[in-house]
Amino acid sequence: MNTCFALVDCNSFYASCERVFNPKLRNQPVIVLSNNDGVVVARSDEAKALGIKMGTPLHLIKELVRRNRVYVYSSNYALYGDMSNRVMNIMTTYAPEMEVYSIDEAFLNFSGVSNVKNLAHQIHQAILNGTGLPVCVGIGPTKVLAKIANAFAKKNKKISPVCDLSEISSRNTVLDSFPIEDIWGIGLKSAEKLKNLGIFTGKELRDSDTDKIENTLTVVGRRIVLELRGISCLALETVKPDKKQIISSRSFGKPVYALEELKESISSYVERAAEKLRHQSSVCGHMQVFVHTNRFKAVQQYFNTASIQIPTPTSASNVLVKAAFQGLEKIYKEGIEYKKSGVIISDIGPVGLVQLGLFDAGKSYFQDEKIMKVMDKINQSKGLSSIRLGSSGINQDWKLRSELKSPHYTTRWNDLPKAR
DNA sequence: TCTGGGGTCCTAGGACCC
DNA sequence: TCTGGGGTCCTAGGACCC
Repeated sequence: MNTCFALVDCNSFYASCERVFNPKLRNQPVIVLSNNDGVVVARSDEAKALGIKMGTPLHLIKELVRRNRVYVYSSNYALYGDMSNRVMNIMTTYAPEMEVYSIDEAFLNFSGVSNVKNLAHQIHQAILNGTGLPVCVGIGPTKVLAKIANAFAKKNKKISPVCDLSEISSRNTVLDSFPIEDIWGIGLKSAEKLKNLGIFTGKELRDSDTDKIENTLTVVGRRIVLELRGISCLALETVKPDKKQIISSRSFGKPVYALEELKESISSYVERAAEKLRHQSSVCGHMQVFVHTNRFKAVQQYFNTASIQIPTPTSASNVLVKAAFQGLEKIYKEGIEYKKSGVIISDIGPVGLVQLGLFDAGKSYFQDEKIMKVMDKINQSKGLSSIRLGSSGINQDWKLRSELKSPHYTTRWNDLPKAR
């Protein structure tokens, strides 16, 4: 049977989420900012039309924003995460196999479906009716082609939110005008290399010699060429594999100098990472702690990372915090203006395989485990970070800015929208 | 005042072993 | 006198994605 994938992707997801609960934003330019209210991470069509680019620092477009009355929001991940779940739930009712690819998009297995276009339109309508969010659907025999179809649908969504590239004839037209840098998996560097070879469009890449492309872009490039030809190399990943690495880091809302404040930040990041680790029933054997200065600021620069081996792999926050502090103390330098800190945990494995070290008091290991279970339970029912380690601090003055956040419409009773 | 955060995969090169 | 070569594992770094 021929493979067929559909890629369903929400349009301007974060901005659209804000719009669902705030009708005055309709047809208005809306942008959503990254953590710390730093750069633009989502834009409504109206904001795109004003020339606001992805990743632009807010302070560079202050005047443009004011002049055009652009609505500006801090990111509200509780809201977006919840809306994402709703969208995904609707999709599962239309396709037996789904890969949730990111917060706002999923691949569906359409192989064997008789009228793919019709089904795609149904999904589009169901999501719009069920959540108020607009989506576009791209269809193709491979994931790369489904991605391209989706991009094409987005560009022409006024005509139709669905683009079907199942037929080779339709592919020729679209690929001929499709720039290589917009192909999934081809980034800035790879595009540059391809252009040096005289390859500029999707069609030119598809018709290139695979060996030649592999020489320049490794096997990743070969796969893309094959996918463009309609030969499926990238399978649908229906079960989320366990994470192999968990990163938790943030920029500070104000300059930080003191070791004590860095410790608070690191402690709370470790808590967050450990929570994720426990959520997938894993333990970790390695951790990296890093700190660095603001590279855009004319201050003495300092970047450093400490690497810490965890003798008995664990997911206990208190144990990991202790280890992280040891690392932090090794790399901390006085008199530095720190901008960001973080932890990366790796060497992740299932909890059942832990070998207790010869000198481990097995007792404390199991005790920690019990305490963590209780903590997770409380945080789950009472809300994130209701209970946390004392080492994470109380005031957390270093915390990031988030001044323009919309209410938690769907996840907090007090923030429920009111109908008048 | 002011520039995000969290992931994956692939490769090259070093360490180590026999 | 002559000082190999192949395999594996690990890690850092690059590139990419949303």
